[in-house]
Amino acid sequence: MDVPLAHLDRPFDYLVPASLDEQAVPGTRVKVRFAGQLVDGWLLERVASSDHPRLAYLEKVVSPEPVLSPEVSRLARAVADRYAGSLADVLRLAVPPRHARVEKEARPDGTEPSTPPAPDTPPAPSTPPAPSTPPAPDAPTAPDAATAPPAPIASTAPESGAELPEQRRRPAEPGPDGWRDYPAGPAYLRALTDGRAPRAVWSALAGEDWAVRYAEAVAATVAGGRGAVVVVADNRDLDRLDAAVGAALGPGRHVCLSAALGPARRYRAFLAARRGDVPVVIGTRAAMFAPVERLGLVAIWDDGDDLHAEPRAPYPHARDVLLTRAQLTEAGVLVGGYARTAEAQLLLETGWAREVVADRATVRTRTPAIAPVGDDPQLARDPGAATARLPSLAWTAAREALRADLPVLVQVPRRGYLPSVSCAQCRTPARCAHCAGPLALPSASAPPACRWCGRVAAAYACPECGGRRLRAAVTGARRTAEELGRAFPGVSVRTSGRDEVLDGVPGGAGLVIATPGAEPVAEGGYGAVLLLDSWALLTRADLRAGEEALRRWLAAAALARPAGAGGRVVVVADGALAPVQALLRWDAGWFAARELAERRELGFPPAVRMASVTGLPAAVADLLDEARLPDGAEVLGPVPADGERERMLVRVPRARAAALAGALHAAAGARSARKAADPVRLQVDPLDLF
DNA sequence: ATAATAACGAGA
DNA sequence: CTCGTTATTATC
Repeated sequence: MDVPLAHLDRPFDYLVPASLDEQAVPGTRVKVRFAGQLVDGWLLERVASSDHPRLAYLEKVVSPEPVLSPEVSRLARAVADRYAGSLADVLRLAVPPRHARVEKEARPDGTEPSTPPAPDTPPAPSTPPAPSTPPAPDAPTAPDAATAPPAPIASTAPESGAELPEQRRRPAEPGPDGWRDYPAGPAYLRALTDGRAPRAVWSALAGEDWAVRYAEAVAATVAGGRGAVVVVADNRDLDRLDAAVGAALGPGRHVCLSAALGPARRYRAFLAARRGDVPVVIGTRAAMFAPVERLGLVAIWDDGDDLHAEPRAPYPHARDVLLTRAQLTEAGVLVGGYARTAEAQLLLETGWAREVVADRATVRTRTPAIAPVGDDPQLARDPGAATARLPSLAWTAAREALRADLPVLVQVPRRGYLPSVSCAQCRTPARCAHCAGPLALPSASAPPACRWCGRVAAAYACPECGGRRLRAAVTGARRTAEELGRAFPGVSVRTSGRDEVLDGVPGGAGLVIATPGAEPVAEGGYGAVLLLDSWALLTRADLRAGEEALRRWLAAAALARPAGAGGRVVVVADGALAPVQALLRWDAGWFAARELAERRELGFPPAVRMASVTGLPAAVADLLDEARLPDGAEVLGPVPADGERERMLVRVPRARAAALAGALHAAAGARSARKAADPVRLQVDPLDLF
């Protein structure tokens, strides 16, 4: 039933009139009389009988096209359960709006769905009614995978680290060469082709052509007679993947699916997948629910990008939807990036997925020379440099690269990050002693207060160094571009940012100023990459500040030439900080393990499951009052949200995650049943916790 | 929204 | 105790 009310989030049974018997197949959109009015609905299943005493008849089958596949139907229910949401909400995300003209377009085999003239007998009560599947409660979702059997990547004999690059390039066995840089890679592809369900967390080498590697994994899956779904963060990544997959599979074997296509093209791509015309769907998060037959691989690139989080209720994250999907369909998994999220690390540490990484020797040959330079304004500035923003080492690296006729990339963070509060002396982020939430300064004079539980930390002392003074970081970044242009007169300067994103730049000398995520690829690689104003990234009031900083640095640094070919990276940040250390060593796994350990200690996701409840104070209190929260649930807050609204956080151990979502959804149902006026927003695993 | 059903209260 | 009226709640 396509109604937003939480207490109606269950199947309803209807009789199918004989006249609709042919068309009324599972997966079709239907219209039914409900509470006196016509509402849209989904035909989930046809069964022979119903417990309900007095059934109404199906009013209409909107279209005979069974747009909702059984697999996606089950997936949507599992996602709704995981995120304390309604099936209808998930289906709105999973099935694009119908486009009648596109639906009528000739199908490849020329068959138009026809409705044979059904004998219009008055529908007898014995006509098969259509009760739908009872919801399967607490289906284990992938990340809660304590119960999931590990599906090991086929065993690999680690290949000799002494192999020379020349030997590695030679295809000693069938399969794409690129994966041979990762000892477990070839076996992983083989498992995909063999119809198994290998699950990999992949850490890409610097300079790696990730799109081609993904295309190879997709091709390996297709070679074994199965399909694949690949999700990337934005359309720039999608274009790149599109080209690579097209080259690997040949024409007409895949479609792109993204919201940017517009309704008609989006529905056309969706139908091509649903009808089985293509085995592969790639796209942005709109593609995470794409119906693909005999799914053999779900893949996501750069799962730390916040674009993977769906902004519409129930706010599912593409990574978690895909992992749930893999779990339900026994498909293989590829979670890859230059960086690694704590969530991906958890998959490894629970044994749910296996690591695909290069050995250290290979990492060293591929990585540019990376050096930190302190960002203390008093130190490390070159008084002679044309810009005060550019430490001398960075300036030197840029100048030398330009002199060698190589392009230089400068990454500057966007402005607008909420600064959090850190120790003025040692810069350790200030945390609440009670719940470890972030401290903030409500005003210049007021004492710091926790953004989660609201407690005031009157006499704050830094646990690291005992310092009592706090500082907030504010960085203006845009000016850097102009300053750099002046610093290197005569050199072409391009910018790539929110308004205009460059895909690539030529190989010669030139300056490219880019915001994170908009860095163009340079032909042959950059001679130097400068990562500026890291302070703004690292002091963001965000649980993931360190992870996010490293993710952006690695993405930019990956575009530099290897050290052996003159590639250099200068990061303006304290070399002792963990994200900086991870960058210097090109070791995303080390950082992710550290990050996950820290979150375990502090009780942060993904080590625990969190949910937020947002709304007017009375409504939030009402919902939490109604909810039968599982044992061990910890309620934090309230903290002010926007306007009159406030936000509470509920924290439970991962083992209680399903119970928490169930309790919150049930409470929302109880409220909607009694027509509680003020809405509350439920978010499970919200990306921003502060 | 609206129809059922439960709850309630006044008058016989 | 019954009937008529009004809250409540489920909606196939």
